[in-house]
Amino acid sequence: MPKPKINKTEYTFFDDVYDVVRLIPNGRVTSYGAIAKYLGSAQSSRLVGYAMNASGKEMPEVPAHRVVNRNGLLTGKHFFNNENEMQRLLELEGVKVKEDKIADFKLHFWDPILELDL
DNA sequence: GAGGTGACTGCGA
DNA sequence: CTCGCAGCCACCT
Repeated sequence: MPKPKINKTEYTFFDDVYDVVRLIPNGRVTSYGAIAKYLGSAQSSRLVGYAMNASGKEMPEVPAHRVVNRNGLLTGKHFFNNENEMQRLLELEGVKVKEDKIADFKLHFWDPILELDL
């Protein structure tokens, strides 16, 4: 019997991360640091990655494959059901992946700070 | 309640 | 150029 788990803070950093990730347009990618900075915690980029760890059980599904590290490296591909799943999803959206890295990362980069213009 | 963890980042050697 | 180290903070055990 799953517990409600509502006793935790009504608002969490994770939820904010998921929200931003879900705003990433199709065929675009961003970095953990960009999201962290957008949330006002540029130094907490780790939390973003940590949040993605739990994104798999989040609903609706969070396009975690659109989030990579600052180098455009698919650091989280190992966390998907299949390693190739992350790359496949990206290529499916028109993002070319080379050696587990996003080709023309800058070109596909989506900065929430610029796009959402906080 | 305390301790450990991590899908990161930036800077120094 | 590559490699290593420290900071950072919410979540989990």
